[in-house]
Amino acid sequence: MPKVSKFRDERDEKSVKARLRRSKANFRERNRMSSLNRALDNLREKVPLNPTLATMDLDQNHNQKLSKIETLRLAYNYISALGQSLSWGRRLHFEEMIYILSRGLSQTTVNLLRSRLRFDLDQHLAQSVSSTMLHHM
DNA sequence: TAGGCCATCTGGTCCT
DNA sequence: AGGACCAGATGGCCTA
Repeated sequence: MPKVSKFRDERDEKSVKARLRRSKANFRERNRMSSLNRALDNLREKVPLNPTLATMDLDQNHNQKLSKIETLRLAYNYISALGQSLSWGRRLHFEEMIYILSRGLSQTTVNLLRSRLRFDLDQHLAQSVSSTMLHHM
């Protein structure tokens, strides 16, 4: 067998091995990012704009996912708000809550947050009123 | 249409 | 040596 082709074979083999290594690394990277995204989805479920609690009639953005960065910011703000509530020893008022939760978020998300929290508050009030009425019946 | 967001690829670095 | 983690580059999609 001539030398030239032997060298070419070695080079080809090396590049085949390199490509194989790369494609395995890409596969692992995709898995790693996908597990990171699953963790982020779990976090989304825990923040006040929880997508599974979204209400159809609230607005047309109900099915729009919170972005990664906004999910992290909102989660951070939410923890701060809970901490604040704990240190004051009382529930936060609507505007106090909105103020803390909105830090660093886009105007769109803040608007969404406002309507969602207002909706939840109304639901909560309606529930309290009806249970009070039942109690007096 | 510019800008934001995302998934993917890639090469570098560190760790086991 | 091979895997995990990371940040930069790139291209596609969507929306204000």
